[in-house]
Amino acid sequence: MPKQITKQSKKYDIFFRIRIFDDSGHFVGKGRIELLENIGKFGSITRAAAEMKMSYRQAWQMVEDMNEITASLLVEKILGGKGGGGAKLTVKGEKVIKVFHQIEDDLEHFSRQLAKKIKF
Amino acid sequence: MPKQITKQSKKYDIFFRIRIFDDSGHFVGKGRIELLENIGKFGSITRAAAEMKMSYRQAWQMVEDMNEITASLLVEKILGGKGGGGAKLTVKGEKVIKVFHQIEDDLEHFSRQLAKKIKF
DNA sequence: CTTCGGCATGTTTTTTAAAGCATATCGTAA
DNA sequence: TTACGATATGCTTTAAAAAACATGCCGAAG
Repeated sequence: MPKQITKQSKKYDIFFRIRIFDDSGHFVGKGRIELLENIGKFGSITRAAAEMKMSYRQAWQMVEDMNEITASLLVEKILGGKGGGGAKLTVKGEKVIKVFHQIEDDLEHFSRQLAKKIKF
Repeated sequence: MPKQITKQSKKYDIFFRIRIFDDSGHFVGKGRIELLENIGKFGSITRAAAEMKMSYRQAWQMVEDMNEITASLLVEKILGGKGGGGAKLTVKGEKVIKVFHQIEDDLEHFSRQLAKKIKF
């Protein structure tokens, strides 16, 4: 008995992008989380923005917005001082990053299962 | 004994947007599926586009792209004729719409569960 | 009490995506 | 065989988003 020949059907991938909103419209998404990570890494909004080829203005505005997503700040600003100042992630900031990635990963895993079964 | 008072933590929502890609970069997303639905509803790319306040040009280009996502067309064009022509969904087109919505719904359900547990 | 470099913020410029315009083509029903 | 309205497609214009620019502020360290 010949092996069952099943015409191999086309493969598809699911791409998704998530945003987590609070009830006032403030949110975090992939780009913003990346910004947070870079602020943590470089200790400065200016440098983080430069590194990501993003304008400082936009980066700063994103931080302003994100800082309201929880009761306490995600990013703490440091004004003045020898180096002119800087910015650093708070513990809450780190938490938000971790939770975001966890959710992204869970969804990624789930959507991968769904993608396998796509049959148009 | 007093009831345990748990400080009600802030609620968050997860919004997502998916796109289904084939290996050549052709894809369908929310907007394109909506366009397909309207083409099915109105029998014309022109009317579907107008209804969605989308330029005919863009709608037409989307259809061109989507028509290559499966071996057979999703939208069939009708040239000439009394009304000047039109367009109609193929069976495959209907299928793509159905599958897309199913996947969206599954992800929506899953992400809703995740959102419940968000605790920054 | 001056210096330094990042924060803060309004204003202008550039970029880029979408919309809009113009015109040719098509084929059936009248 | 002519008229009609939708498809087809290049070219121009507009509009929205991002970047760039300019300028003042801040405060610890030297």
